[in-house]
Amino acid sequence: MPRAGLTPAIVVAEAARVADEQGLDRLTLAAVAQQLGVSLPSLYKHVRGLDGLAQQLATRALTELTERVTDATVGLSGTAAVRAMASAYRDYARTHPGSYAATLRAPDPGDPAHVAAAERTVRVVFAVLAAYGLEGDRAIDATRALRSALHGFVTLEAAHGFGLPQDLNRSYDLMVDALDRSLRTWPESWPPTG
Amino acid sequence: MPRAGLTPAIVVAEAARVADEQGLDRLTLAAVAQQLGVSLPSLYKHVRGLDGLAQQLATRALTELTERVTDATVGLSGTAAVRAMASAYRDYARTHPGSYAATLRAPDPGDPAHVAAAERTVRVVFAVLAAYGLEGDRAIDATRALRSALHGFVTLEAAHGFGLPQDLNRSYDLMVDALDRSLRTWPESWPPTG
DNA sequence: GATTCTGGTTAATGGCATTAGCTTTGTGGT
DNA sequence: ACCACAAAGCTAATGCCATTAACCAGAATC
Repeated sequence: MPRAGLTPAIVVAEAARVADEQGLDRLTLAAVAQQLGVSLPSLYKHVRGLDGLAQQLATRALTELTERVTDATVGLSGTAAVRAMASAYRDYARTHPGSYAATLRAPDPGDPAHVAAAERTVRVVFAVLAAYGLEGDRAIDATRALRSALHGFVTLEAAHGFGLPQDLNRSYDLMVDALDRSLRTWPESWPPTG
Repeated sequence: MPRAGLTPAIVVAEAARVADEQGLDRLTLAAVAQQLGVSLPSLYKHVRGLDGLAQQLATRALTELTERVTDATVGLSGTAAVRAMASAYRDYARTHPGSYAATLRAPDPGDPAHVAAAERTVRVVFAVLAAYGLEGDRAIDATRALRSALHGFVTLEAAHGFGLPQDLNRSYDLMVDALDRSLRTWPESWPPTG
């Protein structure tokens, strides 16, 4: 019996392929094992069951997404940075729908790599927001709004949740434009004092 | 053997309970059957398998959500209407997380009730946007932005996706405020003509 | 070269979904 | 009232998937 030479990374990479091609809900140990030409229980030598696999996929995907966003925004600031970030974000979600969906999983405090990736993500967004003069709690609020909008759009797009046939690119551009305007007019304090 | 007196509506209602209490991913025919005190295959007399059940749950949930939003915004316009809508939306998602998640499923064109619910939803949002002078394609773009932001926020909240401990209510209020500002300054045409 | 660890195997168990086929209960027509 | 039939339940059978246990071969280490 020849060895297959698997590693956790290889298994997770294959899981990403399966999830991206068939959807995260169709990610199954059986499918991954078959793709790797190995029996299903063999995967347990590298991964803690289906749940552990999903967890590691989340880490991998978040790392990848953050990388793309970071690369896209480097050297930019303000409107250009927000546009580039939004574009990279949506692009990743569209090209890696399963991985992106895996990202949603709350970071496992026991997985340092996942926590690190999450922190890196926050750092990038904060860097972009700094150009708008947003810091501290204001930056946190703004980050949440920004992330909500981007995440909501790409999720709905992936789920074919936008019924009408109008151009989605245009809608996305307009939303990003609206976010930019919002950030420029972000309140100094809340609730408004006057 | 006494009859259980089930109907599709009863089965779907029980499915909503299960999904809301345990999460949509844990919605299972076995759980529903057990709750109803009936054998699993009996459900097939009322529902087209797990997939059909999820489909009907989607319809039910979307109808319910639209109802809440409609009731909340009736008689209001502009900022007040947007705030009320956002509040009702988030409230539904928080109190019925499983049902809300089911809502994501793309409307089945073969299910008139689902299509009707989706249309009603659009109508409500359009009515709110009309107060901002948004109509036609501009209303479609704005609806998508609005929906993306609300959906993204409540989804991330439900998934515990916001890592930091800062007040989520405040962040939501600020986001809704930002949406309101965006709608007031929505461009007349796109791309901007300089 | 013997030992030991590791990455693979097959076998067994259990949950869930689905289909088929049977039985009982209501109900409607006569 | 009675008979027939449709509808609503049931059990049994099948199959997929996840998980665990027990086993075996190959690689590395001493």
